[in-house]
Amino acid sequence: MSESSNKFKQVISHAKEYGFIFQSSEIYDGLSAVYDYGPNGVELKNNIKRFWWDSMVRMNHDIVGLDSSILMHPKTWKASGHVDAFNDPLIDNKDSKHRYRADVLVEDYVAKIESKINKQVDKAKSKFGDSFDEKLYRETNPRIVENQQKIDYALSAMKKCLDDDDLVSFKNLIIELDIKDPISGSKNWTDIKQFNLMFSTSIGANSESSSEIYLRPETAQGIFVNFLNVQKSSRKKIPFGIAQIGKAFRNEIIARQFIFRMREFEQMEMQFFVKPGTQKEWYEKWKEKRMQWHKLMGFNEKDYRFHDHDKLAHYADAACDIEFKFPFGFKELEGIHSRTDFDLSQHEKFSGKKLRYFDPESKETYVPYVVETSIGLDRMFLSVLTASLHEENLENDTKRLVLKIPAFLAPFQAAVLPLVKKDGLEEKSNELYENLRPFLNVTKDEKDAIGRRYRRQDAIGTPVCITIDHDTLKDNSVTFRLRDSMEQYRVDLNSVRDELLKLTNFANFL
RNA sequence: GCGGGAGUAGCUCAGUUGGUAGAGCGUCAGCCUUCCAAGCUGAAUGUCGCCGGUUCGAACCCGGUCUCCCGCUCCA
Repeated sequence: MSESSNKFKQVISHAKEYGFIFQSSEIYDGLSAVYDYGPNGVELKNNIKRFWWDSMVRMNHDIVGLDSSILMHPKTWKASGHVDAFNDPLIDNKDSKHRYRADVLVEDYVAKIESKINKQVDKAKSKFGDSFDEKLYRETNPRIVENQQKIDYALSAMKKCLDDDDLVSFKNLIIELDIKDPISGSKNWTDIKQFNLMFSTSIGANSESSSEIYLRPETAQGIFVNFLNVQKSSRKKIPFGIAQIGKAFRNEIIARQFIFRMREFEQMEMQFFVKPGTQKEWYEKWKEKRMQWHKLMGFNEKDYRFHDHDKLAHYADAACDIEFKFPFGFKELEGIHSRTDFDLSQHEKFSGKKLRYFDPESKETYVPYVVETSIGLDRMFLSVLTASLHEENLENDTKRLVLKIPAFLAPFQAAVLPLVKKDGLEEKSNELYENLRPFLNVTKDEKDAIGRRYRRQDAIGTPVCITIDHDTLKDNSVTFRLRDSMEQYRVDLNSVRDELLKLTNFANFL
């Protein structure tokens, strides 16, 4: 068992034991790749959301918020390309146990024949020199004609299968074309299955009149279809952004690695609308800004890196990921994409409505370009948990499990603890607790020895413990005990709140 | 989806050739009153993942199934 895999297991069991994450429907054996957030988990998750929202919306005058619905008009997903792109015909080879996209197998078959033709053409070209008529050669050479016919047949037959949704004929085509598994060379194929990555449901109680709709596979489209509503009502001028936090759903074929890839997940994303031609500049700007944001949390900077995409999605002219070093390797945490005007143009096409902006400076009307930053909230949560969890060996030969979560993200900002449960210390402690509650998320604990209580708070990441002792009754001062350093110092009771805000308010970290 | 591993208390795990379940930690109640978890007393907690089969008898053997981890695969 590797060290990182142990670390991952430790994170998972810590998350359960201390009420951060539970498997969904656990008493029914759970539901695959769906998880629930427990009492401490929901606090941390809400704090992450607030941290993101405040840094994006509150602290940027040119970004406004939106909360669009999960259910959207079915045409949305035709326009966005999801209906086509999220439907893959998949086939397994029974001998090699490998799975392929059936359409890719046919495309590879076609590419192979094409390269054969091209080789032959190149050969002839070098043989005949300048007098060579490539077009004529291609049209008359019997071997090339035959191969070209094969290609045309394969592509048109596949298109018909896909258009008709006829997976049986599709499989027969693969057998007819004599396509072999590139690894094993085997022709022992399973039936083709259609995998739809989008969850569907229906609107209307009457099943006859109901129409099929999808749970959104991404939140972005809710922003695009509302572009003009938001722009006009908020009177924003380009460049400006729209931010949104919300759930999205993907029926992943395999969804694993704890909360890294879930079927129901939450995204925090911002679409920044810019003048065409300026997208590159904004893309670079957001790339840097977003990386800076991650570094605000104070974790190891080496655990973050950019991964620029070589292969771009059809809508993008630039794209990169911010990757985090999870226990199972560097993986995508956030994506920054320059989406061009693809989405808005598509929605113009499908809706028949203009989605344009009149630029008062240049007096031009245009479809804005979009730079997107999109972060997986659950992944972010996992990265915080992973980076925070430490097992320390103390001098007195004991171990300490501590979650070094940034103070502004911790489930509780402070715990109020009476040193002992008598002599009025508990009452004094409760008094402070009640005074702090309206301003900060604080907890209290009076059970067991003080050291044990410190460790309990360490395990859930509480950055400050405030201890009320006998001196408190005499001189009105308390002990601040810090989670990370275990350092202690006295603070006057009257300045406890200010002192706590200084230590835990996220504004102090910007 | 394939292959490998696993599933026993909240957590980590033990459980002999099949004879109706244990430990440590944690939790709870009380004592003690002590600034970094292991002081004392007591208590609760399990259809041994689930279903079926074999057997007089199954945590243990067999079959199925669910879930999790790893690898492959996939990944807007």
